[in-house]
Amino acid sequence: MLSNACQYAIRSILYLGMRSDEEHKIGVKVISKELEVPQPFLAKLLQQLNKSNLVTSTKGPYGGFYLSETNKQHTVWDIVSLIDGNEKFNQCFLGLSKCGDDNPCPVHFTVSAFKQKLFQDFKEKTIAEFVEEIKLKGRYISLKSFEILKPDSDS
Amino acid sequence: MLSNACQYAIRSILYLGMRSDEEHKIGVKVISKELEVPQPFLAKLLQQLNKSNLVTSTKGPYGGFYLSETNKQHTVWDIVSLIDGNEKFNQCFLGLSKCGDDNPCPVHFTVSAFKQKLFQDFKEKTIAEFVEEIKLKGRYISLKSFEILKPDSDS
DNA sequence: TTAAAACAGGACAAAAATATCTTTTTTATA
DNA sequence: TATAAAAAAGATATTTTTGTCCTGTTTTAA
Ligand code: FES
Ligand code: FES
Repeated sequence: MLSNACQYAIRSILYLGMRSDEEHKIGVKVISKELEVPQPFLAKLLQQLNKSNLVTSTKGPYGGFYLSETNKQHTVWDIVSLIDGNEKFNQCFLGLSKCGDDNPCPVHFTVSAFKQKLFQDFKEKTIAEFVEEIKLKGRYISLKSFEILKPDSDS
Repeated sequence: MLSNACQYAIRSILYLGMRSDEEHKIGVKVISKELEVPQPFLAKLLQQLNKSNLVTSTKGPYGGFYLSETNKQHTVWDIVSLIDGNEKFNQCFLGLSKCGDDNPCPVHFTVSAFKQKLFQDFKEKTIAEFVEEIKLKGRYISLKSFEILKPDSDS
C-alpha cells in the first residue's frame, strides 16, 4: 500500500522522534542500521524530508538528523503525501478512476470505512502524539532491535 | 495495495462473471476495451488465470474467455494470491518483518481489523456471490461504460 | 590550520512492474 | 481443405521503484 520509501520515511521519523533532539543528533549510518534500511537510499530520503521541513539536519562532526519541536508537529499524513502523493487514500481499491459512495466498486464499502479511519488517524495525530503513544503502549518500528523501542527501555 | 495486474484480473473475472458463459465467450479485445485495460497485458494475465483454472478459454473462431461453473466457485482471494502472492494480507503496513498483535507497529491495530475483514470477504465469498451482489446492488467495475454493469441493464 | 565527520547532490545501476510485439497453435466454417 | 479468427507462447521494450556510488561542501574539534 505504501511504497518502501514511504515506510522507511515514517519509521525513520518516528525513530528520530523517540531518540533524538537538538542535543542528540543521529547519523544516517545509525538510523539505517537500527531500522535495517539501505543506507544510501535512506540518505536520499532524509535529504528530501529535510527540504520539506519534516526533519532537521546539521553537518560536520557531531552533526546528524533530529526532530525539532516544529518537525514534531507535523503528521504522518505529511510524510505520506510528500512521498507517495496525496491521492493515496482517495484511490479505488480496484483501480477505478473514481472512488465514491455514488459509484462504488464491489469492495468499496468494505474498504472505504477503513480508509477514512486510517486517513484521519494519519491526518490528525501529530508525530509527537505518535511518539507519545509508542512510548506509552510499546510499539515497534524495528524488529532488529526490539528493546530499543520498547516502553521503559529509555531513560 | 493490489498491483495493477491483480486489479485487472479481479475486474476481468467479475466482468466475465457478469457477461459470459459457455455459450457467450468474450475475446480479450472486448474485455480490454470495456474495462480500459491494456490489451496485450490483459492477454497475458488471462493466460495465467486460465492455467490456474480461474477462467476458461477456447481458441479459434467464436473462441474467447468465459467462466465455467467451476470457475465461479473460486474466490477473489484465489486471484489475489495467484497474482500478488499469499502474503498480501499478512504484511505489516509499515514494512516490518513480522506483523502481529504481539509486536504491533504504531498503526497495527488500526490496520489489522480491516485487513482481517477484507481478507475474510475475499476468502469466503465466491465469484458467483460477488456477481450476484453486483447485479443486485449495482456495483461498478468499469467507469467507462457505466450502463453495462448497472443492475437492470442486462437481459 | 587542518583533517575528519557528516550531510548534499548528481549520476548511475539493478530490479520489478508494466506493456508490447511477433510467431505459433488451435479450431470453426465456408 | 483452405482460411480466418482467436488464444498461447515467447521474446522484447519501457517505466517506475529501489538502491548504489562518487564527489563536493559544511562544520567543528583538535
Ligand atoms: S470505488 Fe473502489 S474502493 Fe471506492
Ligand atoms: S505490525 Fe505493522 S501492521 Fe501489523
